[in-house]
Amino acid sequence: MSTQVEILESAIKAAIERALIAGSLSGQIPATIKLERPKDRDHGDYATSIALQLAKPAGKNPRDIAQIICDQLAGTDGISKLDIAGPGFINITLNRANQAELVMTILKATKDYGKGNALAGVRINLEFISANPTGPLHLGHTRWAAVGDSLGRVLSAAGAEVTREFYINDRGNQMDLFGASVEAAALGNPIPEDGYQGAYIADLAKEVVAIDASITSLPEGQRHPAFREAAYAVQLKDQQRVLDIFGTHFDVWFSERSLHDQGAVEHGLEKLRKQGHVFEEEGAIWLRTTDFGDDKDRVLTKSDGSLTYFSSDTAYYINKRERGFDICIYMLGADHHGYVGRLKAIAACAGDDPQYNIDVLIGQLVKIMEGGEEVKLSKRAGTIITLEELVEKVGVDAARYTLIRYPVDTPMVMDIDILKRNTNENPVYYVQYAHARIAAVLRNAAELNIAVELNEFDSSQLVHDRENELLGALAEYPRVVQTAAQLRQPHRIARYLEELAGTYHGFYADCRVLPMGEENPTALHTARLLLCASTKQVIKNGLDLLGVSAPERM
RNA sequence: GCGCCUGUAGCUCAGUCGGAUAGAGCACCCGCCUUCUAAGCGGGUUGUCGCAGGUUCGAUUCCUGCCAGGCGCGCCA
Repeated sequence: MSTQVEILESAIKAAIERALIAGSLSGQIPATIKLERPKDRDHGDYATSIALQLAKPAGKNPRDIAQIICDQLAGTDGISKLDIAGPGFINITLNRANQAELVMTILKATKDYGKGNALAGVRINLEFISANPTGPLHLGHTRWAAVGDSLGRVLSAAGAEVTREFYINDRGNQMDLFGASVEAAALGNPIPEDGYQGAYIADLAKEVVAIDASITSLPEGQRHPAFREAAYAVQLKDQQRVLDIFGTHFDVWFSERSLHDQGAVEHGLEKLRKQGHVFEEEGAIWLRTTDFGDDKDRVLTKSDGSLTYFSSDTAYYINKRERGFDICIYMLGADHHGYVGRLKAIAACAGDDPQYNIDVLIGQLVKIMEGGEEVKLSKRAGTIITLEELVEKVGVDAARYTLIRYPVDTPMVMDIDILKRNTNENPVYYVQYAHARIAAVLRNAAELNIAVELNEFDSSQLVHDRENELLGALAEYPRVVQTAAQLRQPHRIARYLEELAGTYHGFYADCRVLPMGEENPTALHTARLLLCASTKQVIKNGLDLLGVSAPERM
């Protein structure tokens, strides 16, 4: 189904084409027509600067070109007025009854309104969080837990086939250190110097012993790996439990070990060799990532024969591609931004297009404020804030919404005190309130036995400026979803919802929806109720993309 | 030294492919509940878009240099 904007765009293209054929215009039909919603309502429902862009190649005055286009566009179904303004902007005013048909479109599509096919058929592997299973998820993981999950929903809405994947770093000596720390805690020994110091280690130790008390009496050689594996299992389960509470779900939990067990590392190395980017030097095996813009070459196999973490990365990437994913998205913290170059180089070394097949998103760090002070995060001092604690303090909705509301490339500050408040400083409530408010109106309508039937909808009733404004905002939604998917920016959904909620509140203040007192219900009441219902649907759809609830009452 | 990100109102921040008078919330002031949720609405006040050049009909947006802040540059994982 075409959106209003798409219809307008093709109408303008057709108008330009007619002008070209008629000879009144020279040049080519532009690939896209940029249509924007003017800030100033006097500038119509949509505006385009296409005439300004065509002026130069055509060698004509932009206003003249605008006039030529308008002449061709005049009489197009649904357009009620065309104006040429300023240097050559074309301001388009739409027929109001036509616009009101959108209510039908939304209420028929329900949860599918906003979905598109911009990424149809594209298989995407979305990897995020990927924490070590050596401790609880903390603030550094929360941003991606929210944004990554939301991005997955947004990409799906744009038609992509998305697999969310959590890569478990369960290999390497940090696992041994972790096991040794838990073991020491269980046996009442001091934690090793370079071990894990957090208070959670003692809790893990208790849990491990509670599961199987005999573990402490194993001979030393068996005890060590037994503690490591038992603690790993408990900690991983805990991470999964917390993510479940947070509403973040993964399709695949991918263990780094399994990569090695299935020989994927050797396989990856073989593939890279065939591509001709592997070489040996000083007894080590290297990947010549500098061929593709990395600042230095990377070691795959150390001179002592052991594998680097980088070798797992290459094997993992190749494994993902062989599982059939077209695009591998990585979501990393700012402290890993140095990895972008080498990850892109891996793709290039494997013979892929680093511009398309791999997409590395970098999220800046989250600062946290409480009691007017920045909470410094230190593992040693034990002042890490876990995802679970954050949720306990402010709730899932407020936490998720706040984390998603900002683009990830800006550092953000979370003020716990503000998030606890049920005020407008907390925009999630502003949006949710609009939803609950509509729900109340619809409940009242049901009590009054007023028809909220689609076939009773009379689009010609909705002519008020506020109604028109609301319809315009609702029409924008599919475009917002598509842009958010293409730019990998779910925050656009949140910002849009705030605008939509504001537009609704304005409508609500000026347009009475239900009959007053003894007044009989009219076609206008029905039309407005259906407009309310469609707004409610769009808010719900948008909040779903954020993983935030849409309450019926507040 | 090299690289990535950031710099927009008093505060927290929006602002795809360059477009009309640069926006929102908070804070501050003034109005609005005798009928649908006031967690709301309306009005007022607030700017060298870090600085300097360049590209052009037009730059907060693109390019170059500089300044400031954050982060990173292992045969660690």
